Amino acid sequence: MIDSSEAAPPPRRRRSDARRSIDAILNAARVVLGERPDASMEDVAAAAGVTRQTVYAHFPSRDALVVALVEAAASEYLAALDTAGLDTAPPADALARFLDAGWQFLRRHPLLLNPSAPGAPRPGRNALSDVVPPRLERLIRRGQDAGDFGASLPAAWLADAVIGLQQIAAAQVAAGRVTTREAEALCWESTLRLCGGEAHR
Amino acid sequence: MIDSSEAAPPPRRRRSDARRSIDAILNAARVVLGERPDASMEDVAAAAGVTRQTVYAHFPSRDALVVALVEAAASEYLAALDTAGLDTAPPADALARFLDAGWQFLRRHPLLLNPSAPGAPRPGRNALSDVVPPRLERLIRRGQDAGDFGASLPAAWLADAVIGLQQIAAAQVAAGRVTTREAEALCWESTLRLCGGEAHR
DNA sequence: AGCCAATTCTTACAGCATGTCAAAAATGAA
DNA sequence: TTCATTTTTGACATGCTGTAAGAATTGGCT
Repeated sequence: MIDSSEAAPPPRRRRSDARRSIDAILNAARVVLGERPDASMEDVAAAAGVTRQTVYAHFPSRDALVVALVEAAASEYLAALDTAGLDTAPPADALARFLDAGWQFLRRHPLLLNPSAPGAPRPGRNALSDVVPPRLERLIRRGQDAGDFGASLPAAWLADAVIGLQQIAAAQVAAGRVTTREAEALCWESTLRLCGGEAHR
Repeated sequence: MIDSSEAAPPPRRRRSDARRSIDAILNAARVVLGERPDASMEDVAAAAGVTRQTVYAHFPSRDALVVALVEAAASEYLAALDTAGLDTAPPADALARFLDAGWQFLRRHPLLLNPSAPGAPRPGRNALSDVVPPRLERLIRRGQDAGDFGASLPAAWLADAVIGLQQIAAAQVAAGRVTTREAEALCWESTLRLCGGEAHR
């Protein structure tokens, strides 16, 4: 029985200019859609130094482009998380490293904070929500088992809550209500409270 | 010097059928855009039993319609909060009532959980974010002054965090990961932890 | 260098949603 | 009944998405 649902097509060998175009398009989409989520395909193509049809040659639809963008972002995110050693550091440290990776990620991918207009990832399923929360969940569960975090709340919920809290904090920065530094501090303190780590002192 | 920026135009007397149309349109927009935020003006008009041009007769643009929708929602929200007696009940009770009002509001206005596609309120400024958080902030500040809540985090941040947390919990329900009942419990417990209310026992 | 296939560009087209306009038809209020 | 308001009908311009075909360019390979 073959996997008929989402079989990964054999990644055919592309020519160098094609790879260059794809890179330029994804990068332009990251920047342009990050600033203006309702930008047109023409805008993205222009920013990539390419024609609109070239974009369609690699991404069959606008949605497909955004999906690819989110998948690329998820890959970067995962790579950063892999480097952070979340499974070996003490839970509280690992939590701090997770948040650090998140801040860097959000600075590079403001698109995910701009859920307006066409060009935003569907909230339901995307590469990010499939792959990032489980990492944090595992980390939190480890902390709960070790007694560093409280265990009265399910780790899965805490993971989503912490990630959401960081996005809220980032939105506060984007709205100019607090500085980046303040947002990081508020987010960290709040996360500790949520997870029940070292209540005071 | 007259207020030239956002002077409220004198609400002229409309005919009964006009008021009926406006109501039908806003209601249809609430339902249709709540289910499918990318629905067309035609769809909204049809659901309201009205022609597309009639919609434009009352709302000059799609954005204007959404803004009016959010403003109407904010009015309802505020009315519910006014009825809840947030300023007189004990802080913890008042906090619970605030969240209750939020759950009812989110059930009636799922649009605000669907920040995708055109038809979502701009994250920056809308009637909701202007008027709801201050209410919660005042309530939290009162709880901090009374010693019911911890005071190490600013009330303004806690207010936004609590509201955001409830939206995250609602999104979990919409995603089918938890039931409504579970989400409410998780949100309440997390909110208490965030605000530092009765840590345990 | 020269060939070939892949890639890009140009031009063109169809479809759909938004927004605007004008005139006819219907309707509420007096 | 009369009259202004409102709704409807039909039409139009615009912008973005997505598709298509042929010409021009370019990278890889011998």
